Amino acid sequence: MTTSPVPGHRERKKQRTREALSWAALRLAVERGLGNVLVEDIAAAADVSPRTFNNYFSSKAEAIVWRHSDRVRRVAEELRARPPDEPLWDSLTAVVLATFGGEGAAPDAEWTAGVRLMLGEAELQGEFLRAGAAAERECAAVIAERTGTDADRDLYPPLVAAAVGTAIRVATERWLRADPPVAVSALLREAMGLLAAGLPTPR
Amino acid sequence: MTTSPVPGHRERKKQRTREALSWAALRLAVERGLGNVLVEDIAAAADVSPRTFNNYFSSKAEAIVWRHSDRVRRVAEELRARPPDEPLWDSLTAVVLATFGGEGAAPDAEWTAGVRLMLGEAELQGEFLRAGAAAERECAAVIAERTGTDADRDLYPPLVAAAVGTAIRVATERWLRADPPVAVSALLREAMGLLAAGLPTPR
DNA sequence: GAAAAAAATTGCGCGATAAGCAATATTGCG
DNA sequence: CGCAATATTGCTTATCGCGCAATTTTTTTC
Repeated sequence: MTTSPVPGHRERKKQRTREALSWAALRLAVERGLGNVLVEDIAAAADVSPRTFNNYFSSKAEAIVWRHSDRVRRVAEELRARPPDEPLWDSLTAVVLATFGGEGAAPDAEWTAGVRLMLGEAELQGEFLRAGAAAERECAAVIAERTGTDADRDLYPPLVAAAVGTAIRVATERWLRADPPVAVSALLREAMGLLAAGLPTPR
Repeated sequence: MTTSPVPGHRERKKQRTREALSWAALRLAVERGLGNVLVEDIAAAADVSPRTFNNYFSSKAEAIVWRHSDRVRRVAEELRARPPDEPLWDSLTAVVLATFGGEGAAPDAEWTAGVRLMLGEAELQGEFLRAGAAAERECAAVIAERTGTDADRDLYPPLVAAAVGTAIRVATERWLRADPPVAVSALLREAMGLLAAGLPTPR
């Protein structure tokens, strides 16, 4: 809790330029294609020097995926915020749906294209998956607390965290490919349900 | 079936240099640390020109992780080779144990250090995870065949494939951290069992 | 078995990147 | 207001990935 009470004016500014850089990186990559975007361009779009870009991100991929990283990073927090007496699987499903399950009326074409890009371009895939893996570690800790298990010694916490991450990923990929569009929330529910049921082989 | 009957002397040679490069890359990275290994060094160790390195691999990370990629790539094949009437989950467990479950008497310190490296260095993590994701796609196809589902339309095949990949990863990570060493096969069995049981919350 | 064809290796060079360092500008605090 | 902490920037360097064309090696064909 060393950085929570007041972000401070300075921190706010840093956060804003970070977001500007990440957003510019994603937008440009979607528009022109990843290969046609230079760090120079991203920096220019965010009104900072090229050198500054590398003060915030150590690679183009990291910048582009940052928004996603930021999103998944919060899953652990939201999980911690659920009522402690709620059954674990209910908490997990609720958090997953709240975080990734369809944003009401705005499917947000820009973001959709962004996710499609991250899953399509080889260089971004790795960074995308890393973001998930990092989030899993934090979730595992929360799950350990909730279930009275040990995140380091027991297999259960990291396995559940990883399985949930997997469900999100598979549902998202399927959603992007859905020819007659489907609600992502339905896919997420289905995936979570299958996991909780032990992935029984059909028929 | 255009490339199967006879690898051909040429293909064999290519495969050998590919392995030499990958092995050299991994060995050097383990010995000196990833940051202290130049493409030049790897090429020299494999007795080819630096330029040739990039004819085989498009990055250091790809070269280092290649052995792992190769290994997981075969999971789909081995799964296909199981008796078709065997229950799916039995097949999966058998294949996982056969491929990743302890190599008899040789824990192979070199390989262990390699995996530790891939999981530790940020640049390699992404490539490592990508390898798993690629393997999952192939496994999903086989699972679809086996269960009479559609790998594109149904959520089940990719979800099972991804979940198994997850089990392997979590078990492996846990195994590397095990202070009193544990048999990786035991961890794999436990992880697979938990998945098949629907990840029931303890107590 | 020698010449032609196909394919792989290599050298050269370019555009781009990520990071170290030191100077400068900005912001926060007393 | 002025000092101290921190962020931004320019410059420079080591490395990288790859396009291109020349050369060497392997395979095919006669």
